[in-house]
Amino acid sequence: MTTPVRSAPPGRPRDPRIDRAVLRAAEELVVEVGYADLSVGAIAERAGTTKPAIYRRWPGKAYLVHEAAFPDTAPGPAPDDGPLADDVRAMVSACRDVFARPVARAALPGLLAEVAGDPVLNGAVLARFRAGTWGAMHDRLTRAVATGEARPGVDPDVLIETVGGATLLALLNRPDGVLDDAWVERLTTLLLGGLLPEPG
Amino acid sequence: MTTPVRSAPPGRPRDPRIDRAVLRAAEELVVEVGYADLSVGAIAERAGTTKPAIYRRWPGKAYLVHEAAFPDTAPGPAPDDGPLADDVRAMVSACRDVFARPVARAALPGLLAEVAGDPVLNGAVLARFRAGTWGAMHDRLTRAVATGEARPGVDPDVLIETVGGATLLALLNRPDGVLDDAWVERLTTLLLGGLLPEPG
Amino acid sequence: MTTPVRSAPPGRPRDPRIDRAVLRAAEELVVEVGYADLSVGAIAERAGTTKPAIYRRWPGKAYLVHEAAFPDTAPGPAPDDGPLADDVRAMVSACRDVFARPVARAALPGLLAEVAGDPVLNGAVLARFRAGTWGAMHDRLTRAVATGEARPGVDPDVLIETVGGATLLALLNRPDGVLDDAWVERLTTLLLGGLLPEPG
Amino acid sequence: MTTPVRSAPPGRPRDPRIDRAVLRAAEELVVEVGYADLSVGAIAERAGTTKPAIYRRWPGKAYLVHEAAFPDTAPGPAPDDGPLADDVRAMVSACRDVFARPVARAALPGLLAEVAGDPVLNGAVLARFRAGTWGAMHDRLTRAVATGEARPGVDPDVLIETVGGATLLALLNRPDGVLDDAWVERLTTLLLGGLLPEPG
DNA sequence: TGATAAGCGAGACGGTACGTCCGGTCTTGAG
DNA sequence: CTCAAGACCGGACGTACCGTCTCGCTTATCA
Repeated sequence: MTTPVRSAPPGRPRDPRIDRAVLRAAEELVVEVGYADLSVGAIAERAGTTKPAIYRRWPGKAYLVHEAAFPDTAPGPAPDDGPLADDVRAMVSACRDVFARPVARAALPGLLAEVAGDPVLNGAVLARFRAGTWGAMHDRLTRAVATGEARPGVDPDVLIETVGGATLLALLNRPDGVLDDAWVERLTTLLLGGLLPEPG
Repeated sequence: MTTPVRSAPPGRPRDPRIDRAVLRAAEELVVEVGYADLSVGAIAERAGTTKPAIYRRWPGKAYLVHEAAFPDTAPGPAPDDGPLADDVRAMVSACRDVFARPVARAALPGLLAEVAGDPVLNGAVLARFRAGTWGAMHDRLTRAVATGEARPGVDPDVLIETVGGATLLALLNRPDGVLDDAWVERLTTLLLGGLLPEPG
Repeated sequence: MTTPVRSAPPGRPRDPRIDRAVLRAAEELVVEVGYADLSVGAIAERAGTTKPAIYRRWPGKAYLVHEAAFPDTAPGPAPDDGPLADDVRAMVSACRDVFARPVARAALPGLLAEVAGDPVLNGAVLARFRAGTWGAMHDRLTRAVATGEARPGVDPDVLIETVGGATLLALLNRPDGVLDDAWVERLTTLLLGGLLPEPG
Repeated sequence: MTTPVRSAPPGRPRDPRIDRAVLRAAEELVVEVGYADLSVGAIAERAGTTKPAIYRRWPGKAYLVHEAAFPDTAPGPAPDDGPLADDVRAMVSACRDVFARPVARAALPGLLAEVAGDPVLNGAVLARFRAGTWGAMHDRLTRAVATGEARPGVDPDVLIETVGGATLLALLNRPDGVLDDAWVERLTTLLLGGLLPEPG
């Protein structure tokens, strides 16, 4: 009996070296020239291949860049234990680290623009983020609310959006793109304790 | 003593009807086709004028669209009195209202992408926002911190970035672009009281 | 020995329908609006294509129009036999016919202006004319001089320039552009008197 | 009683130095850059004045250039006596001299192109030429036909067109623009052979 | 082993949109 | 009514780039 394993598709298989070379070239180039001035032709040239070879693999610049800028990575240490405050601080810091990488700083704004108009791309990007730190954090927050470690009524999604959005805008506001630990501390404090002074 | 009279500049004055027609056309078209598929030529045609007339007035599509999508408006009622909680809720609501307008939803993602790579445009956009509700809110928060109405150590800029960023990402995450009052309430509560339950 | 086979050039081949549509559109439009008011964009629109498709085929308006106005044609019946007088008359008449066509009347003045400043175009236009009636006539005259049928010392090039130039100016001088057979007869008579050897 | 003499027009009179400076600038520039690349703005700048001052004086580039390239000149010695052969040779030579001047070589082709589409300009140019050598030659030829010095039936206009056209095309054919005396002799001989009545 | 099918480099194509040049006009303020 | 200064409007330009296509070849699976 033959195995139900999907057999190889007919025809010549793709050269995996091209995949790697293109992703690497895209990563380099988006940092050098920015998302808007990044052209598929230039990526092909840098990667030592041709435009059709790229378009066979990705539907367009956005799909390629989002994979190059946010490659599938190990989800990092699950922030599963310790006090909630430490976990939130770690989440803010991780988000800052991810968004502040040069390739992310270069790619994100343009990527967001394309995501807004392309539901398919939107789903791909969200899936990529959910598979990383955000997914783990969502679970952590949900549990925290259930156990009373966090104030009841807090929506994990709102918190995640808030952390991500604040980081994004903070980076856009600072031309040098530096978000130091003091900034992390300020945002964490605000999120944990709120704006109002504690009563009593 | 120099005369405060501003004499008319030399040369033929601009036709103000063109300014208005172009802004109006840009506003309509960005909603109809989206920022990426918006072309200066199409705006010119819709406005009944030509591309050079537009390039004389704005350096490029982004400068034009940011003015069309966020026109100079009356700064709104100064949120000067009342409890801080109400003022923050009003600020969140106002930010939601501004960003959720169809023209803003259509323009913002593309605009952010261009802002990230153009410091001049960045300054222009920030100035436009600071002249509106954000400026007033900044003052309000600064005073609140000084009087002890808000927790000491809170940075007004961080709060503003947080509100703006959270709104932005929330809109991007929801294809229908609907942010109801319950969402406003959830975000306001988080910002006012924080994530952690009150001690004691 | 090199293979005489001409392999297909690399890349996507041109769509020959575009060549035909553009030439046809140029021919029509130059008659309708004149050479000066003829724009490449208008030709492209009439032909149902775009400007780059035209610029890929011709370096500019002049090259396109000269091909549209004077397409490669069968070289006509060789004026090889018969009395020289008849052949000269036929040549004058043919020149009149070629230049008096509406498309030629519309295109020639502007074309001459550009030819004067562009040696490459100059060569292209001359080659086109030499491949037609003028080339055959040149040979005919050269032989006539050699056999004594024409006065010795006559320069075939001078005669051809003279016929062409006289026709050109005659057309420019007559707003209706009508050069009747009487005009052909007058010019032929003038030229023949000098061309034929004097009877003993 | 006031004199019926037309009094000076109201308002500030035109500055005649501007007329001269503009004509001179146009003459220089058309030689330097050619008719097609000649812009009214550049003429104004070179002349030390402005475009409106030029447009007040001439309806357009063509009118200005034709005056700059072919200024009103003394009609030259009337070719009234001497053998017809000498007069024709002088006419050919004079035509060559006029057309071969650098400014004429630069201006003529472009001028012809505009003349072809503008009856008013056409009349202006023709009048300018008729006032010069061509007018005198026309009279000379008419008399010659009447007295039998020239072959009966010769049309003076055809001869003039022939000389002008042959010269024009000869210049266009020669990139260096040199028409030497041998060329004059060849053309004259060709024309005279047909023009003179056959002896005996 | 040969047929089938897809990938590959090379490179040109069709077409959208760009940003600019310049011709001709208009306004202001002075003469 | 002219002048200088200068900006304005709009037609047309020639180009850059995107995404696709054609070609001749290579590399694999399947019959």
